[in-house]
Amino acid sequence: MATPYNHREVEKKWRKHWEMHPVNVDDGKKPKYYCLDMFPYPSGSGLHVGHWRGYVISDVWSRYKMMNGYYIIHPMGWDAFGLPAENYAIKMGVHPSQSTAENIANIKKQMNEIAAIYDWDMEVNTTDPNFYKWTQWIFVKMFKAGLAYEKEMPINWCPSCKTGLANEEVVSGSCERCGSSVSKKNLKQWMLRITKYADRLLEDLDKLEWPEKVKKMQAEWIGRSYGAEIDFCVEGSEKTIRVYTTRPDTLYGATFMVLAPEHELAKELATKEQYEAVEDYIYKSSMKSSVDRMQDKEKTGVFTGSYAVNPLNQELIPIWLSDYVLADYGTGAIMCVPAHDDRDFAFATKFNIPIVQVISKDGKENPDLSEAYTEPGIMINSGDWTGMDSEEARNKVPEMLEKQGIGKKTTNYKLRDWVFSRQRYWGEPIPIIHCEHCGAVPVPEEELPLTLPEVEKYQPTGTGESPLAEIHEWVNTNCPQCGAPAKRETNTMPQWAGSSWYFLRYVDNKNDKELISKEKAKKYLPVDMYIGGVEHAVLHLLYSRFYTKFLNDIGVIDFDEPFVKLFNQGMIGKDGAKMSKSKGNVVSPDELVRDYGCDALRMYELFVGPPELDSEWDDRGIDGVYRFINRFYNLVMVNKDKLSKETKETVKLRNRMVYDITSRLEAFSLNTVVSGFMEYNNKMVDLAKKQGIDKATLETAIILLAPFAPHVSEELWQQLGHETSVFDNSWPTYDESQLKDDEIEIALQVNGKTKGTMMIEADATKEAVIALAKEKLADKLTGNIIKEIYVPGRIVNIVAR
RNA sequence: GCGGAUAUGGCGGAACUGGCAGACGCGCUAGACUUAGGAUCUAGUCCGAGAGGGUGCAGGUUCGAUUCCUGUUAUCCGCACCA
Repeated sequence: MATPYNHREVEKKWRKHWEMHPVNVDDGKKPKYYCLDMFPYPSGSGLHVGHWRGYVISDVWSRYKMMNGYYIIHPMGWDAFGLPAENYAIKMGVHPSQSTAENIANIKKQMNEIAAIYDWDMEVNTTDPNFYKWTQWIFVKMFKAGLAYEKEMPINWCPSCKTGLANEEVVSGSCERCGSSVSKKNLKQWMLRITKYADRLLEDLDKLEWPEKVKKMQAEWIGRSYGAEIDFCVEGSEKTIRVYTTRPDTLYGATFMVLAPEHELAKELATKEQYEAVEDYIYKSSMKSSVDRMQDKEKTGVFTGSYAVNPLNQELIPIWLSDYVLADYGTGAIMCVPAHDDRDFAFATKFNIPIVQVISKDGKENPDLSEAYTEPGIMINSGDWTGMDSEEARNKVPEMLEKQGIGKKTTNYKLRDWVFSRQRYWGEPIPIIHCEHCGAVPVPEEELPLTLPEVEKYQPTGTGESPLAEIHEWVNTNCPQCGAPAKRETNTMPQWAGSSWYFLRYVDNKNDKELISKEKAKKYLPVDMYIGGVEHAVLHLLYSRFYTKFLNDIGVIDFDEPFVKLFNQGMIGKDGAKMSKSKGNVVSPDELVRDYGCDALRMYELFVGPPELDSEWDDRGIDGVYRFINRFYNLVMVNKDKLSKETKETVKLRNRMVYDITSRLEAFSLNTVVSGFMEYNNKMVDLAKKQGIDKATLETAIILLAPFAPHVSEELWQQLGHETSVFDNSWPTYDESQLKDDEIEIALQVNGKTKGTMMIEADATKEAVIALAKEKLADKLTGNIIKEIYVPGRIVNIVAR
């Protein structure tokens, strides 16, 4: 018996060695492969085994690619500005710069325990002025390009975080961060015109090798729809109301109209009799929280007393107000066709408004319409269009309206411009100076970075102003354009500002002349594989695509999609819940590394389940991979001095092992790669006992294992007498002809029920196999044989009756 | 409400284009070695004594279904009046 594997000593030894002799080096000749992790925000609670999982997946993939001849860009950094970091600092009663630095130091230490091939020379930190100089520079460029603008409008306001939020940060009416119910607040805000990129952001999704789920979420978030705007005259008035509809074909069936309560004409349209009711309704809906407004499915509304004229048949239709119409989508007003829209149907039913059918499946009116008919069909009750296909009408109507000057074809999006300012301290200052004469003037590019001033009191004010507003010596400055006294913008950028482009900076993180040099951008980017959780499906991932497209437009980079491939790893939970400090179910990797070793934890992180699915953590399971590592270590150590020659069996086993491990790895089925190692280890142990094992087989196993368990692999490689690193090997290949056996076992079935097995020659003919099968099955066959089926290498099935 | 994912032993999970369901591991049982064992090794482990039955449930296609089709239930995720 050999001495048992001592993971502590061995891992320490190789950690030290790799520091002096890195395994991933750029020789200028190898092609690059950029494998990126979503960088963490430096949380105070450190990493748990769930974080580890993603980092292990990316490191295994990186090392595998490295052994396939690539130079790997595998950097790590810190998303250190923003609410979580600031809230943590407030809780701890320290300055965010201090807690951030401490947390980074702590997490970095934990990260080193993963033994990933991170290149710390590339490290970035979004709170470093040399980094956020470029975050601000991008903002200035966007301002100059007309993509950043100021606007006063009701925005999403989180009363607990005391700041405005982007639409993307509001989840079902609540703050994405803290879960508080979001209200509306009128604030002057900096906005980014992401809507200008809506079409490209939508259409370029096709280019990406991303999970369909994420692409779909982005497409739905952008929410493009085609339709028409149509003008309706108001009876007895000069006013017209413009509505947006995706179903202009149903115009003949419009029997009423609804405006959002916030519509600018809402009050004006109220007649004397209805005025009080209208005012009351408007007030009540303004008091409703966005959550209530979303959850109230029961339709409410009020009649204004006014009528609009249907432009096609000149019929008068009542104008109502209802909060099921959104003020900020389309024109804030809709024409309602109860016969062909579920919501209109519900409203009309409740308020006794006539329902006129204009489309039906068979061209006949449905005598008892119990729900809206929303499918295409044949036009009825529609004047000249009667009998026409509704899809055809849908296209033709807008053209006709356009000719008459009462409407036009339009496209609408659910995507809104990005509310970009935050009333908080811990963020990049927005580099704008407000001048009485010149308006908003950007800080000159050569004066960037505009550093965040040190302050004593950085807590949010809640007034809608940033804490920076209190620092008068910082706020008061001169206009860069005319020199007159002027004031700095005091809002800061959202957390997403730095993370929208950080991946560009890693490869040129010390460049003080450019965000990234042209050469390096060309050489190292874009990102080939991006690995992280699915929680950023529309936030970070949409913003990054937007930034990338903008930087492409202004010539900084020559590609317009940042991440070629995306992989979302599943979450690790414990006791049926997401790991969190408050639930007390956090499993720390630190003790596991100490007790079982880094290699064992790496492999167990993969072994818990398919990488793309959520998994439940069970501490006990790690014993399995720990035992495997010890057994494999023993196998090599026991046999290394008594190696035997290759045999038919070992050659077969070796080739199969390479084939199996490689194909599972390529399929990203990392959990089955680990079980594959265990299977082949068991087979090697058996074989070694029976007939001995050869050097090449052991070496191949060690090389295959290296990306997963780098320390023990490196150690065993050395134990077999090598002086170079195991990672200097290229990935093993296999010989196709060695994958097949001469003799194979097949299953025997009668009427589809398995009755046993038999051995046959691999190249036996169907006739021979069936003859043999009948012989074997003789006592089980009754009745007439109807059919004989032979699936080569699999089964024989005799159908008898 | 709409859309998507998932459902397999006591547990985590395998099963390629339909072809021996339960690989691999945890746990458990028995044994060996031990002063001892929560170390290690060996054997066993879907249910059932057996015929046989088994992949959430009910059907269907097929010689044959975890895999394909129809319906249905549960859990999770996303969207949520976008006209």
